[in-house]
Amino acid sequence: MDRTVGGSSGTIRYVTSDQPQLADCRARLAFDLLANTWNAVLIWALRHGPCRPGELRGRIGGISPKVLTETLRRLEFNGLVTRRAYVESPPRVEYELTPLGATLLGPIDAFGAWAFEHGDEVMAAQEEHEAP
Amino acid sequence: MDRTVGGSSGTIRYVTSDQPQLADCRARLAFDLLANTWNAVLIWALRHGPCRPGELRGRIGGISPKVLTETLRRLEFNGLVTRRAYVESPPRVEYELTPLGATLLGPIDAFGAWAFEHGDEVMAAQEEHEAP
DNA sequence: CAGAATCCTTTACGATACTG
DNA sequence: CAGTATCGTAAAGGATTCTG
Repeated sequence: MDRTVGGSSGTIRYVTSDQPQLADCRARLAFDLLANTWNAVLIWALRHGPCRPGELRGRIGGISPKVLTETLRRLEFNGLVTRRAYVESPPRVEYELTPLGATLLGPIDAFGAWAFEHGDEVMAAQEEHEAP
Repeated sequence: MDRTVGGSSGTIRYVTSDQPQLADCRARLAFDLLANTWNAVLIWALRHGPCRPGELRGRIGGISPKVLTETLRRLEFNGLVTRRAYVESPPRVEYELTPLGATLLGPIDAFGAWAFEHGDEVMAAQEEHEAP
């Protein structure tokens, strides 16, 4: 197997243009971390402490086992999550936010709060553009 | 043309599972808005006021004209940005954050600040996992 | 200059089945 | 139960060219 870990919010690729601007700015790093469907959702789902994959799937809903593993591996790769495997049968695994990962909860919460406050407006705008 | 506006952070699709959890939670709406490479970057790039596409491309760097247009259209569709076209030659167009879009600047700033503070740690983790 | 039209490559994500 | 292996689809994003 190839174990590709690049791509979506795996390795951050800085676009190297001639002029130094937002492209290679630090902010891009954070944006790239969220630039996929599940990264933020999983961090959010782990906010209360260690959690097993099955439990995560139950909490989140709509994520396939494959994508769940991929995403958790990405987060681990970026130092946001740790994986702990207990040698038992049936197997037991727990994922947990690292201290670094936990620091992301603040900004993520900000978005949660934003959605709670402004979600209606976004949906209204969408419907407006669908039925003009 | 088909003018597809669904997909990445266009229309928010709520995963309808049996149990109501994070999947159909409001937070997903905000996460989906950021779940692509350029949405957040563009909002960020528009934070100081109206801006023309060419200027945006210059500020951001590494975005193709096609993707720039697509992304701005998505933001417009979601009510976060307005497009104003002046009837002139050569053509002039300006994009501007809506009041709603501007409310996203707070959360986005939070991520910018986070990146400024913790970006090194992420990059360190990445390198560590690349060269063990 | 804005942006539409094409073409192309990558990959994210899903469904499913299988292994230890 | 955790995770991998496959297969398949959709779409994101890039490069390029063309037009008003």
